Amino acid sequence: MQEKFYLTTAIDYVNGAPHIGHAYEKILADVIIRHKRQLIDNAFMLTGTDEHGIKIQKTAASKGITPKQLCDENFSKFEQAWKQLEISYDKIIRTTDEEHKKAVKQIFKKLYDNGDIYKHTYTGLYCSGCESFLSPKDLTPDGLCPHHLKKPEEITEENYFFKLSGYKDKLIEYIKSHPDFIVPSFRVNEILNQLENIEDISVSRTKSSVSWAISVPGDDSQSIYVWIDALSNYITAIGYDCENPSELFNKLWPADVQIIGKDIIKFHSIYWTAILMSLGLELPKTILSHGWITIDESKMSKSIGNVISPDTVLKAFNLEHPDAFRYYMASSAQIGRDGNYSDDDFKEKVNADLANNIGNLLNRTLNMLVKYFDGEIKTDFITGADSKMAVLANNTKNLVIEAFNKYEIAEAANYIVSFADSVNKYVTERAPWSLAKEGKTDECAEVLYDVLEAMRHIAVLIYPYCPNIAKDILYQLNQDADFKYTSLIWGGIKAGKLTEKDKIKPVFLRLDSEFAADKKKV
RNA sequence: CGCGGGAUGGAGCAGUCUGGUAGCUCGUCGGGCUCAUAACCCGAAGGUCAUAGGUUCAAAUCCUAUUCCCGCAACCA
Repeated sequence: MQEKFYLTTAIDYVNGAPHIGHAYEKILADVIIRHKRQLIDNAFMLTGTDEHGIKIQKTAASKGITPKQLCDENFSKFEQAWKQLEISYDKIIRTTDEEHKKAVKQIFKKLYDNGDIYKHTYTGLYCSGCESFLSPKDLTPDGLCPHHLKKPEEITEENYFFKLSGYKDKLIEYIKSHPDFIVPSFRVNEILNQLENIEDISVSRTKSSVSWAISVPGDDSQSIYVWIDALSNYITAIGYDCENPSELFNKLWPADVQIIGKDIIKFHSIYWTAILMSLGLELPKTILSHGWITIDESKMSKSIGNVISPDTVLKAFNLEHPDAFRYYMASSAQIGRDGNYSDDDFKEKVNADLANNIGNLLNRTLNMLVKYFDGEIKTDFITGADSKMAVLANNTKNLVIEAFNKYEIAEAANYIVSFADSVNKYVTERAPWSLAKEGKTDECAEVLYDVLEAMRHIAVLIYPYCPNIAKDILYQLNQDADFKYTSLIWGGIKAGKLTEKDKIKPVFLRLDSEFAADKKKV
């Protein structure tokens, strides 16, 4: 068994409020880390916010507040959203944290001392509207900036550059020899293509153009640009220090998986990887890139006005916990491909899987246990590990672990739901209500025990997606809230009083059901 | 000819590598059950597997051409 697991997410740019796309990534990350914690003790999840740069400087100025105030304001929105979604990160880093800034300077200096950062004067076409340099191929046929339709000026600026070109061959070699490095694999070719034409990247801006940034050590006229500032968070957050790294760093690095959006694969698989090589650090095992969430099949964008926040969804359906939303986000799209959000899909998916399939299964079984056995399990009800359900439960557990190892989060959820599906069929097949009527009490009891144990397994397996529902299932089964995989041994439910009529209630109500509607009125 | 992915019943997808009765989820319709959250179970309808050729005893699957969609190349999570 692995002894540690270190997961990172992209850090979010706090120029605005979190939306469903930010939430998607954090949910995927949280589902993975919760699963790992079921297996090992030392699983660590890092998330954070990216807080420097010209855009924040500008937005703050337009609001008449300081950049720091803007960051604080938006940071707390992200923090709040993650709390609402029950994202169980171990640490949230802000790039404005003092320790981070200090470590970034140190990293910059080390790269410089290694000879990988050099000063270079270059001349480019600068658009004052974009506040950035444009490449000639970006321009309109008339030579204008496509966004501002202004003629860019030719400007000469002196900046620091990182010698990315020097790592080209090593990067190609590494990517080719490590098939698990870039997931999904269909991105590998894209990256290799990009590497063919790789050039050195500028890693600083003049202080006069970007002041809201970390200064280049020993050169206050220059600000460290996003690459070294933001990407370094993955190591600074856990105490990286060039001379004397923390115990935590030594324990956790290299990262086991770094989860990012498909837009920033290049920066992680090329820029970040090269920086790590220069620092002489090990490389992350996997860079996992996910797709976008579209809304009703169209891209989320401010101009279309279809940007929705996770809070909107939770409120719209009057959800008391985030489980349904988490489940939908994590299970409806394959990682790497774009997913879609629509109210109808959401309702359909969670009703089918969480209410009809899993929730109802628990409900019908507990009711029978009360009706036929006064809610009590007797010793001779308990079935062995050779029972059909026990075997199926064990197979499902193995499939789920395998799927998670390949970061196939949606598939893992499917295995769990299919298991519940089989259990529902089993109930119909054995018809415990008929057995009870025919006086076949023992057989009836065994069937119910099989189903209840299956339910206990389902609770543990579904926990990473739906922690609240999982807890409720175990509660109604009168079991301790133990979600470790070590608890997945057949026979966990012992003899004794399990439940009574008043304790039984649906763990997840169908959305738009009469019940749910009643609840809304309260 | 820049590189790559895709086109499968109403919707979303698997199957294509290793040719051989076209499968899953949701929806629709019919039936069953009555323990349960209008739930659960069974069955049915619905597809010439983008188009046109080719290879083969046999093609969704292999080959060629064409059409359409998408990703990357470009600091959108």
